[in-house]
Amino acid sequence: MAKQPRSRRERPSKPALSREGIIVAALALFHEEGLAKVTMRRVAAVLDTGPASLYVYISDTEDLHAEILDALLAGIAEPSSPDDWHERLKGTLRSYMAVLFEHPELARMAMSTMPSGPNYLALVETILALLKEGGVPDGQAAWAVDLLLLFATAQAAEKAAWKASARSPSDFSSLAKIIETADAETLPNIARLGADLLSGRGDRLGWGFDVLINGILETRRMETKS
Amino acid sequence: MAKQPRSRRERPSKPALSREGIIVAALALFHEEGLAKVTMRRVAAVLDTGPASLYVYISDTEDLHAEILDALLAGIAEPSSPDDWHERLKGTLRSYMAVLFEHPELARMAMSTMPSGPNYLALVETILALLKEGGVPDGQAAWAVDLLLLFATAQAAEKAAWKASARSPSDFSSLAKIIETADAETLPNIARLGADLLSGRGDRLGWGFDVLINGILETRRMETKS
DNA sequence: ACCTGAACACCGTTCAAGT
DNA sequence: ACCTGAACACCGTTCAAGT
Repeated sequence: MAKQPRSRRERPSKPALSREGIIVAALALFHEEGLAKVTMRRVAAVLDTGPASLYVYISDTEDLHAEILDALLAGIAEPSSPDDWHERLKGTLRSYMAVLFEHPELARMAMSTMPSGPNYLALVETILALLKEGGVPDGQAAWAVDLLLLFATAQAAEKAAWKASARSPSDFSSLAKIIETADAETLPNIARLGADLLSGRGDRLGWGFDVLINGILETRRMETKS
Repeated sequence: MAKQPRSRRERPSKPALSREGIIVAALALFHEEGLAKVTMRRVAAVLDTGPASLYVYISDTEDLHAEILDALLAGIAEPSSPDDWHERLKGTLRSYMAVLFEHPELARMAMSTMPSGPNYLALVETILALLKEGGVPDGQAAWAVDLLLLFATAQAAEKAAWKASARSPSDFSSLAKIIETADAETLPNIARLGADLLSGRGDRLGWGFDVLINGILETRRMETKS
């Protein structure tokens, strides 16, 4: 059982560490096992070193995760298809959401880690350009990007929860039961609307985008008189 | 060093476990040390037992956290002050957000744990009543509650991030730097708007609510022609 | 049925020491 | 400067065994 002094290059010379290398390893891990497994320890193990070594290049676990999101955002391009800027904007948002939808855990993360990677910035730029095309004044546009991206991200994070969670079926049906059983005395409006509160009949997401866009077009920035 | 057989009632008879008792203990821990410390192990320790014992009453760590949010939501009442339903709705949403703002970690949690506690339900009921008062058709109202609460929660979760995180100052200023340094060639719109993208000058939150409310009032549910 | 000790399988981050 | 082993201080959840 004497410990074999492992030959100096069991793997063809361990490549030097670098931020990029770490991110590549993290990305691979992410695609194979999901965000939950992208931990400092696991990434370090893949790179055949200890977790402490990563801290030279990565400040945080969050830092690592944010880098993964930005990498996935590379696929988003401005749709040039319809002439209507309104529809093109919705298309852009939907394609951003598609990424988050495919990887629900990232939506949660994006909710709390103000992204600032190059691909995210490109997305912001695209949206600003579309708003400008739609004649939205600059002051409003600046706030509107935020609102639109917040909505898209939050919507994805919400769906993410009840898709990924094992408790979801019971959660959802128990919620449905609560709503259907809602006491008409104390919760008349919930009782009246019933299942409609939960249903996604119709294009609920599209309606949400329309609400936002219509609202943005018609709400002056400084008119707050309250 | 013989182990003293501890007298049978060192504490005046350990109270029997119960879901309520566990939640009370969790709530105390939450107020003293924050959500991060509300773990199965810590709560069990407070109750002078092992973590395994809690699983008879609590299904999950998430279950525990959701219960904490609902407890905090007890304080939200419908404001009866202004006659304008529009303003009353904004007031209700702001008071919901105030809770999340005070306890930022909970906003993140609410993002991914579809709440269904009695106090949350009461909040939904209040909002539905206000929308009805405002003449919003039922079909739209059902979706609108969701949209409004999603926005409020997401907004709180977002602020939560850069308030709670130690990295926030560097994060924020680095983002600001990126935006100010934005290449006018590749990111013309970001470069043009600059600091306006980040600034909260003016009532940004209020503007968001107005956008939503205006949009809700003007966007028919089935008009999606795309 | 309820409760528990102990174990399984992990975490993030820091630090002193090496190269 | 960069890299590392080892340690510190934790986690959630399950399971076999007890009462």
